[in-house]
Amino acid sequence: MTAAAGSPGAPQELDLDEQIAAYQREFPEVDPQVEKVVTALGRLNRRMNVAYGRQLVDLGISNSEWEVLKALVVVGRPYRLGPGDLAKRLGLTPAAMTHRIDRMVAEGLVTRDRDEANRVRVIVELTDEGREKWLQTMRLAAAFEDELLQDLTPVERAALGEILTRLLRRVESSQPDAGGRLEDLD
Amino acid sequence: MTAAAGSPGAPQELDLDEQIAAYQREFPEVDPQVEKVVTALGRLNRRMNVAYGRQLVDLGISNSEWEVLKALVVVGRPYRLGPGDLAKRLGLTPAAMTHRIDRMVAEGLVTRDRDEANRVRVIVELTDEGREKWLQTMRLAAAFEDELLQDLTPVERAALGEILTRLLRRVESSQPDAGGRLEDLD
DNA sequence: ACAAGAAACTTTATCTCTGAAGTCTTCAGG
DNA sequence: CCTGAAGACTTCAGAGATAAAGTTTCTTGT
Repeated sequence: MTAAAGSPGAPQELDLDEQIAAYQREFPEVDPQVEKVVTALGRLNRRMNVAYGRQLVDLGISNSEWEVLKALVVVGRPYRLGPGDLAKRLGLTPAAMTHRIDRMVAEGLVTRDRDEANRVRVIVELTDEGREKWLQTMRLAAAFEDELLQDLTPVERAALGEILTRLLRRVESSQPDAGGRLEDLD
Repeated sequence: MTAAAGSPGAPQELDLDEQIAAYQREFPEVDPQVEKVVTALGRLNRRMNVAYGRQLVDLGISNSEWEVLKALVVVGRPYRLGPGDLAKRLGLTPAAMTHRIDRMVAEGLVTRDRDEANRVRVIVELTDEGREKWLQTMRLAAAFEDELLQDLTPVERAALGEILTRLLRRVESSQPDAGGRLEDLD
């Protein structure tokens, strides 16, 4: 196993500090402190989604379906929203919502009915089974999150929450949802 | 425009605190402080990706392509990596990398050649044009990031960086890349 | 009333990613 | 030297997303 030219043995993923160092080397104007925060945020998020994804597999639903469940639960009883509204909240096109709902109806997580008061509209409603699934995901997610933050002191947690909230307010105000959908990931 | 049954006028997206309140209502066991941190993290990330995405459109490349450029630049000169290695770093299947590289070669951002020392391997190398693109994206990204963090005092920035790093270390150690690819988004 | 116009979903075509199968190269024995 | 096994990439079929066009159902001006 000589590994002649290409790359040696274990190139996997760079350590955070190494990556910051690389950025400084390739783009000296960068502020390392800023870059560190931003990079850590991105990586953290990715890892968290991996963790959620694994738990969801165990429960037999996909990340996409989880998003829909969350949106419906958050609006509260009677857990109803239209496809267009859901699409907007999840940052998808209405077309994608149509298909997602198709699948979720087939699995019994939600129902889809025409709104008889205004037949242009459609109402997607969480079923008891869907709500139960959400509760299960919530229990797992909360356990993971508690573990993730266990190293932080209460003071640190509060500070972190406050700072993140402030950052969020800044982006949300400079990006007033204007365009409509929130593109990209989640 | 009376809006009879369904939903009133502007359901768009819930405010952060409202969403936390909704979680507490629907799942009382949840720790609001934890949930606030986690939710803010997720939203922040989404917004940042939206912002990056817009800048990338202006520069005429996609988010996917940007990821590849970043990976190549981070390894340093001569900016070379194999498709499999790239796939691992970006959390994609090798198949997806093949297609991505196809596109990027066609656009002149990278080259793809067989490694003559070990003809099983393929070498993807950044072109000057690709490097230039990366520099442009970096300038825009850095400007956005500086603006995002402008409200924070130097002390806060340092604290934020330190805390996030700590969290990241925790997840990365409990998720040792083991399975191989890092599923999901980015 | 009636026709033009707007709204809210759905359908269709195309693109990108995943998972599995396939191809080509290198290495280790016999 | 030849054969089997392993490794690295590519190809192929299927799932899910986007964009644009299409349907159906209100709404509004005359």
